[in-house]
Amino acid sequence: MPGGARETGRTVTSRALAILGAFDAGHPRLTLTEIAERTGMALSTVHRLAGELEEWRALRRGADGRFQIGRRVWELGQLAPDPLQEVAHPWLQELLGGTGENVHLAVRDGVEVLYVDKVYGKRAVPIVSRTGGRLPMHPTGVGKALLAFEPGWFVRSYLSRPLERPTPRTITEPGRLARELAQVRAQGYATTHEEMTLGSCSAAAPVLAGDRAVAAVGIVVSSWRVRELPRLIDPLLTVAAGIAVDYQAAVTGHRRSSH
Amino acid sequence: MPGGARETGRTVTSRALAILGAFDAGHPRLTLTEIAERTGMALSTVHRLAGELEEWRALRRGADGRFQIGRRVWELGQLAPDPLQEVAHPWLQELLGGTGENVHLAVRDGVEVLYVDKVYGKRAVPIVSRTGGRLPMHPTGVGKALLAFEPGWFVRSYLSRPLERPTPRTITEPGRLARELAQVRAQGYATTHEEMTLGSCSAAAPVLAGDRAVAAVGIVVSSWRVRELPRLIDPLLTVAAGIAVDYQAAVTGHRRSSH
DNA sequence: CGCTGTCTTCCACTGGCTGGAAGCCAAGCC
DNA sequence: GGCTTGGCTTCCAGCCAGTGGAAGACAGCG
Repeated sequence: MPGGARETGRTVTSRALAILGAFDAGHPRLTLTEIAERTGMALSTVHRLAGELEEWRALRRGADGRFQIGRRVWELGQLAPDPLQEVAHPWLQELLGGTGENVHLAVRDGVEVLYVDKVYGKRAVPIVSRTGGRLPMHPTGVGKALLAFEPGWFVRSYLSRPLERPTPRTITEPGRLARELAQVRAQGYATTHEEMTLGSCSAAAPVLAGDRAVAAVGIVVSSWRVRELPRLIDPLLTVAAGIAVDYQAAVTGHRRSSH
Repeated sequence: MPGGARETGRTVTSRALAILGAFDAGHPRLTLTEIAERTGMALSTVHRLAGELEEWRALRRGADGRFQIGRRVWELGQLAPDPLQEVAHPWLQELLGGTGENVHLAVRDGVEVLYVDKVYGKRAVPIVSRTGGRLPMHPTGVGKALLAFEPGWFVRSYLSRPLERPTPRTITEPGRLARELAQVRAQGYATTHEEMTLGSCSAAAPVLAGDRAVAAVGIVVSSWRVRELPRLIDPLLTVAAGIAVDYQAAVTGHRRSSH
């Protein structure tokens, strides 16, 4: 009975979006069959919809037949308005200029940090964060800086879950983490020591709007240069404060035009 | 006759994509009615589809009811693989470090340049290029650098159209432009003098892979500092060459993993 | 209060969507 | 060569999700 076994209750749009959603940082390239598996849709359905998405350049098909996200999606995504990233970028440059290390900007999204910008020079060590990438909050500098300025109920809820442990040095004990967050709040910045990646340390400062952190600036250095970290704190705090001021001005100042 | 006047021949997917496609650099925020007008679809149809897109966070609805591209699209777009941008970024930093001016990377897309990366410090003058933005080729430095290394038939076809003229200094005469492209090819870089924006000059160099330009690096300075431009040529060429080498290594070297 | 522009909800009709099945094609194996 | 496997493409009968006109809700304004 062709077509008779249609799974009801799913819209066409949701299916098309499900195909796009099948791609993530861990699966940036997928075969038709893989997409069908990941979405639970029939192969022929995926074939037709993916073909349409490809035609619109939302997907691109490589020589090996695998699909990947197309440039048009990237282009569209650049229209997602983010006044924060815009005002922060030159400040990140400033910070990079003095150090040559990785500098990045992140916001909280759910219980993870989402990296919205990253600048790096040729001398910088490779790090795991990636623009558009996500990481848990407790092992990252920006994550701790953000978490420290979240309301109590959020922090308690965060700490009540079992916490990932990417390295042996990751702090996962709720009590110890809570004490550290209090310290972050008191001193205005957070540090990490190989808690996300062995070989890398970091410092991060929140971008405050009132008593809430709207973002965090982080800087990463390799572990053997951990002694230089203290000297980076002052510039880091200056930059975070500068972004906060510019951001306030940007959101309260001019209205974004619609045309 | 409800539903009877359905416009045939359009798939649901194409309608959903049309809604996304209604947003562009000139129209980043749209009301429901505007989307309906721009796509030629019925208001109620747009209402339902846009609602679904919003639920998936492909769209975001502001307090004023206007829609805009959602963060999820931005995030997805970051998965669009671009080894070029990745290897080029630290080189752009290098160039910015020495100058403090706007530095950007562009590729050709159709008959336009598409800006794929841009770095700028706090001292840089505001310029029209925008990551994800497009501009015509003949009035921009990166555009001329790219056009000069296109095959003859492409250049002839480009020159045979009527060319936009954003400023009085834009070169639109086919003959003069062709001569300039020959010079660009000979000297290995292009310059502009207020051809896109009054008050800004630029220099740009192609990133060559064999005899084809896969991208171009550009640097923009304000007109009153045009005398400094010649001193930027050497660093610019160095960076363009460096990107070319790293890019070759990246595409021929390691295969991108699928998992 | 009526007018206007924008958005939301409703619903009868129907054509685009679905997914099983069969066919295609290249690679690997005997 | 023949057979098998895996991934992709095409086909099509049946039917339900999608459509869009219409009516209603809502806010702003003079």
